[in-house]
Amino acid sequence: MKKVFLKDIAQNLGLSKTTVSLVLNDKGDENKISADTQKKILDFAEIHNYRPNQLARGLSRGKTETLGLIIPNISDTFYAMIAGHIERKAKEFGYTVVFSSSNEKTADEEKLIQEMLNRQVDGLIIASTQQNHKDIEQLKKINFPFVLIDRHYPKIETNYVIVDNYGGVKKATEHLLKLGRFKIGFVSLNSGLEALKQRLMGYKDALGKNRINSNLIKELSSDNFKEEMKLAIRELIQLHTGIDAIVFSTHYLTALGLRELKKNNITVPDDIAIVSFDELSAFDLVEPPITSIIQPVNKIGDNAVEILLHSIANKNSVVNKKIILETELIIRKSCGSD
Amino acid sequence: MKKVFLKDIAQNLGLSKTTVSLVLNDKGDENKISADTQKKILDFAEIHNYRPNQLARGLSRGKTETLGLIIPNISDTFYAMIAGHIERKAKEFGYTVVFSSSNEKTADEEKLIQEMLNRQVDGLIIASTQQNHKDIEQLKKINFPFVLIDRHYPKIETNYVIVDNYGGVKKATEHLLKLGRFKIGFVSLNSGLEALKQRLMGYKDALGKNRINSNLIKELSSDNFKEEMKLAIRELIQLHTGIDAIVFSTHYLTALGLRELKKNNITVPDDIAIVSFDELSAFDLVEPPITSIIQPVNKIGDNAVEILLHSIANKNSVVNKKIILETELIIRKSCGSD
DNA sequence: AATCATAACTAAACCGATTTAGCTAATGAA
DNA sequence: TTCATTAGCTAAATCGGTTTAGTTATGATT
Repeated sequence: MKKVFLKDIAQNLGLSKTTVSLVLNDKGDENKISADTQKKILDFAEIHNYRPNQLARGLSRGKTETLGLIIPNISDTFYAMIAGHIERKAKEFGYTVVFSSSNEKTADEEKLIQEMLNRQVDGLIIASTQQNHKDIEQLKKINFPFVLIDRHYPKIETNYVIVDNYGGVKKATEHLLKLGRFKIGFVSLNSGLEALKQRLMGYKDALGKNRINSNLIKELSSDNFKEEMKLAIRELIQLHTGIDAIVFSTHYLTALGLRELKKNNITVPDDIAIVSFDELSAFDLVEPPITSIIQPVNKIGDNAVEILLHSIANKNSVVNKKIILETELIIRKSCGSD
Repeated sequence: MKKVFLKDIAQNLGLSKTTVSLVLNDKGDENKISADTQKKILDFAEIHNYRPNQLARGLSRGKTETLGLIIPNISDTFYAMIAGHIERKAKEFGYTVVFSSSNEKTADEEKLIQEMLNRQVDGLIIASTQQNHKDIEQLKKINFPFVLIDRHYPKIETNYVIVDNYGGVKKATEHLLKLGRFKIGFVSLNSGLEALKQRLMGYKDALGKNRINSNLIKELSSDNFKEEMKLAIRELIQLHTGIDAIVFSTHYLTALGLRELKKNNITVPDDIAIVSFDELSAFDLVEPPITSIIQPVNKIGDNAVEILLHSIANKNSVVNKKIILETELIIRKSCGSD
């Protein structure tokens, strides 16, 4: 049972490749191929398990029905969830997803984008390192369909789907204030990501100028945050800071920070209340269950795919869609609200 | 700045496509292309940002440097981690990964395998639904390189990388026995997956014939386990069962089960100790921190890629590699050991 | 002067599909 | 009877590379 090609079908049935191709692509009727011939072709293909070579197909049609997805890290729950939704949505429209992780490295991201282009993906969904203006501009210049997710370039006009980082943290911080926590710390990364800047701003704006205390703001370095967290927590809980709450800017910092707090015998929420931006799937089981600002991963994925497919279909008319989704504050015991 | 093709380079430099292709594929020296010409070509390609079309390349070379990965669900932490490791390892060897989720549906898996073949991936890594003998046999018949991970077909000779499910659970159950817990329950799914059967066997063998009590074994249906968990936990904690420990056969069941136990005011581990096969990333923060049997995701990924690349390279000599990796028991408070 | 090697390069086939442009025979209308 | 139309099909170009099997010019060898 050797592999059967279009040519084989044509030869065996005494027809041309053209006819066979047309029929198999469901263009038989519009090309007036007789019902009889069509049936013969379809039957033969079925019986011999004909499977078109998608490379050849893609090459001649100039389309691959493939979307490229570039994310920082597929092992991160957040991106894994997004990838899952993107894949599901893409599949609905007959598209396959190729993914690659940039590991937050701009150089890797550059390479990946080029590779994806080489592979002739029809469009790209990118959660960028945000240090890659060059490629983003290039994609724009060659009018290549793409959507940024999670992170966007404020100074470049593109399609994007992000969440309201500012509003999310503001809401959460205000929640803490309402509960009488006024000395609120903020632990984040100094990666320079726009999203983190927004989260910091949300925190600051919620506090208001008078309450901001830069000693309570810790921005850890991305490469060494595990080590630095230990120090940061120790500094924050020094007696003289009087800290009574901490906002963590992302899920894994929360997990890390909570571990440190526990090691230092701090009781959450009695001594210090905590809020997490984004969550891990067991945050409701953690002691105490953690109040989290959660992101609508499904909407991010769905919107990204829809926008991308739309701009693939309408390559000529470039209209950039900008979507900012709301976050949701899930209130649990870590703020001591009950 | 329009796209530049091989032909363009050739024309602009007054050379043939052959020469250009050879040089760009680093075969200039062995084909005695002069250093001068080589430099010209490389420079031109560099300046004009030449990017070979991988479809064309793949079509004519019969290779795509792409691996297909089929898993039940990319959103599941466990598979996301594996995917991450597979991707990283594949990248080391210059391969890209295309993934697709089967959602545990055999029909979907069948379709995905065919699609991957159509796309001319060089090899497949599959975490199968285990109901797909047909395609696995077909892959063998056409001598297509593939590796099964996480789930294998005991009755079919293939490459595979799995973990010692039996041993993992046995070890964990014995740990509970050593701590004086004799009435141990087992909560799993009735999906028919070999791995789950093995886990059940590990549990039974650790207990020994005398202690097995089928009332303490709950196998929930895959479609409705969330609802059934409520009932299962309620049945297990009926006073007359005297249950003092539960082994959960997979991470999300543990999370679910623990929630139910808490709702029923059961104290873990005082009333009931628990052990989880596989974990979620915050299991050490959960109250109580959960003793877990963890799987070496990195080794699974690394081994799978290595074996696959090996069998791609040696298509002729088929030697099936079977790897069974050890699990590790991470002891935390949920067994009451401290 | 004839022969041979080698350096440096190329023409053309090929991978497996899609698609444009056009052909032939049969039918129907005038 | 003739011409136009249409049904039904096909030849060949094309997509953008790789690769096989040469070719040509030059210098060395006898």
